[in-house]
Amino acid sequence: MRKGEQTRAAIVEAALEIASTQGLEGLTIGSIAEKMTMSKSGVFAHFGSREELQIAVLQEYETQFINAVLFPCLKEPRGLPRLRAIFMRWLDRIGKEIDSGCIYISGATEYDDRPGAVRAVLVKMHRDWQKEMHRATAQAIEENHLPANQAHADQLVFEMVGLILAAHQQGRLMGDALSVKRASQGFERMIQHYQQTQSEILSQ
Amino acid sequence: MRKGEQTRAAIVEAALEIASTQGLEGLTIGSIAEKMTMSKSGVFAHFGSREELQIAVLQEYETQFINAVLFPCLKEPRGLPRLRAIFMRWLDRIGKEIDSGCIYISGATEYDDRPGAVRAVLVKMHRDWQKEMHRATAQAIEENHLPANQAHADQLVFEMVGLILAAHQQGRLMGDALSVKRASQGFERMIQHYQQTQSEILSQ
DNA sequence: TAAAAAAACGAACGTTCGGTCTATTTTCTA
DNA sequence: TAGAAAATAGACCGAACGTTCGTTTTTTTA
Repeated sequence: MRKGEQTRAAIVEAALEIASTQGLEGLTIGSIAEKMTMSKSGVFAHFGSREELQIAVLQEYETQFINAVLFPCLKEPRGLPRLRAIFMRWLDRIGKEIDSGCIYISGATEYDDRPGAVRAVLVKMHRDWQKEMHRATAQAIEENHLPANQAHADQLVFEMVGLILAAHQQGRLMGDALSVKRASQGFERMIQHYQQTQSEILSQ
Repeated sequence: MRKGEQTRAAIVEAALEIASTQGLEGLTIGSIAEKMTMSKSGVFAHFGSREELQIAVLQEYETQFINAVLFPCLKEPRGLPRLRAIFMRWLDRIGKEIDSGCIYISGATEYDDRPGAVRAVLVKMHRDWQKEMHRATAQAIEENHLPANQAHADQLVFEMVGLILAAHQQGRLMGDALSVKRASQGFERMIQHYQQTQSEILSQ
C-alpha cells in the first residue's frame, strides 16, 4: 500500500503541471499517462473518475498555495504589514505563474457556468482564501492601520482580487512584462487612499 | 447567396450564445446544429473550419461590444465624463453578462496558453479595446481632469481591467450580488485618488 | 519464501469530436 | 421557367475521450 500512495502523489503532481497550462478541463487521463509513462488504466485506478482526479489536483494546489503564500506571512506583525506581505506573496506567485498559469483563476472561468463537484470545491477554496484575506484586512482595521469602517474590508478584498486577476491576464495573454509592477502600485495606491480617508475623518 | 448570408448570421448568433456559457472551446458544431435544427455539415459548410467559426463569433461579439459600450459614450464630453461613461457602460454590460458570461474574459484564460489564429484575434481585440480606454484616459489628462503624468494612463487602464475582471469573477463564480457595485466604487475611488494626487502636486 | 494483496497493464467499449464526401433539395438568375 | 449555383442533408471517417474488465506483474505480508 506504500507504493500506491507514492505513485498517486506523483500522478497528482504531474497532473497539476498539465492542468496549469491546459486548464482543469484540458487535463486528460491520456496526457497524464503519457507524462508518467504509465497506462491510462493504471492512472485511472488511483482515482476512480476524472472528477476525483481534478479535485485531487485542486487540493494539491491549495496546499502549495497556502504554504507558499499564507504561512510565511503569519510571522509578520498583525495588521497592515501582514496584509501587505500576503498580497505581495500572492502577487509574486502570480508573477511566477505567468509562464505556467494559475488553476484558481483558469478554473474560475472554466467552471463558473458548469455545475458539479469540481465547481463546488473550487468555490469553497476561493471562499476560504478570501476569508483569510478578509481576516488580515480586518486585523489591519483593528490595529488602526486602516479606518474603522467595516464596509471597507470587503471592498479591499474585492480590489485586491481585481489587481491579481489583471496581473494574471495582462501578463499571460497580453505579454505585459510590467503587469506585476502595476498590480503592486495599485495596491499601494489603494492603501494610501484608505489611509487618507482615515486622516480626513480624524481631522474633522 | 442572400439566403446563405442570412443563415450564416443566424448561426453566428446562436454560436455566440453557446460560447457565452460554454466558452469558445466548449463551442461544438454539433451543439450549434442542434440549436439551429440543422445538420452538422450544413452548419460546417458556412465556415470551412471550427477555427473560422470561433473567429466569426469573436468578431460578432466585438461588433456588439463596441456598439453597446463605446459608441454611445462618444457623445459625452471629452475627458473624465466620457471615460467614466465608458467604464460604467462596460461594467453595466458585465453585470448583464453575469448570467451568460463574457467571451472576452473566458477566452482570455482559455487561450492565454494556446497559440493559434483564435488567440491572435483575441489578443488584437483586447489590445484595440485597451487602446480605446487609453485614449479616453489620455484625453481626461489633456482636459486637466486628471494630473498630467503620462505614466498614469497605463496604470488607470490596468486597474479598470482589474475591477471589471473582479466584478465578472465574483459575480459569476462566487454569486456576489454586490460585485458590480464594488467595481463602480473602486472606479470612483481610483479617480478620486488621482485627483487628490493632482491637487497635492498643485499645492506644492 | 510462499501466499495474499495491491498495482499496473492492455485491449476494448460506447460516445463525441472536427471534418470529408456525395447526393439531393432549394434558391437565384438569365 | 429551365438551368446553374448555392445550400443542406446524411452517411461516414479517424482520433480522442472517460471508463470497464480480465489478466499479469509487482509489492507486501505471514
